[in-house]
Amino acid sequence: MQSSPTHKPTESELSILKILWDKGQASVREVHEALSEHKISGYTTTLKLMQIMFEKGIVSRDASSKVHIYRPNITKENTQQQLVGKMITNLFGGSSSQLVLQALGNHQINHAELAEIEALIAQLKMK
Amino acid sequence: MQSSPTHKPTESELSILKILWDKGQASVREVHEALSEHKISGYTTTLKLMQIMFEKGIVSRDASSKVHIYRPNITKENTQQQLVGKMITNLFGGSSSQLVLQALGNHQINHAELAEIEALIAQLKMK
DNA sequence: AATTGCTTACGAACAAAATCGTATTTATGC
DNA sequence: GCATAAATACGATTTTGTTCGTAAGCAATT
Repeated sequence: MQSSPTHKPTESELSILKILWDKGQASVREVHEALSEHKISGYTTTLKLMQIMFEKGIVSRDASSKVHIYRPNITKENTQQQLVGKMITNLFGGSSSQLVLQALGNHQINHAELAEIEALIAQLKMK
Repeated sequence: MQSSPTHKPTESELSILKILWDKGQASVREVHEALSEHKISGYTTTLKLMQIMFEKGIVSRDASSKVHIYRPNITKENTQQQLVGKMITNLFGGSSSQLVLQALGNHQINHAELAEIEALIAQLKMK
């Protein structure tokens, strides 16, 4: 287990990370464009946020050409794990099964997905 | 389905709500005491936070005696559902099964809990 | 080389949340 | 009724996050 030097990303940072995870890497312009589908704010706002994320070490960037290219420094999987863990601790009294039951009970899941989950459970039971 | 007039609680508000959910109701003093086990901050900070929560309508209070007694206005279940839903949307691309798989894979779950989850899945499959 | 159009840099304003200090209220025991 | 102890009320400050305006750099086109 590794210590996580990752500050918890803010909401805005998370939405930027999502785009970077999706694209692998991107310029501020690309991120801003993608962001604009859901949210309205100026270009320099996105720029500033990404600069701050760079200072925090959340992303790195290639500044060798005029248009800087940003890449995420933390993986989606790690972040998911971190945030899910926090939610389990904070909201479900440390019981991950409670979270699972809540997610299963209140949200749409199709049969194929249920089967996938069952398969994982079967595997876990063998240990 | 009910509309949720609930502002998303902040971190601090959530930690206070946890205590209120646990105790059912409590004075500022009791909440502060419980809070102090994990966090260090002054009594008036807790007081102020709870007053703000009251203004927001997150909690109600009985002010008939000197010591005001606070109660949560939103249920733990509703809040869990709301926050889990948000996490699914924001972090798992809307796929609740992805969240479930992540939770199952990375966190400790014993056999009894697994069985409970399996039972729910079986039930869901019948629909 | 000047104009244009994009880019980054950066300070500043704004907003929301958290923290605390001090004043005021209130119940209780003397 | 007064002092005391503990509670609330509330303004002020600090911190963190978000937003934007403006300046400055740079490359391509004229």
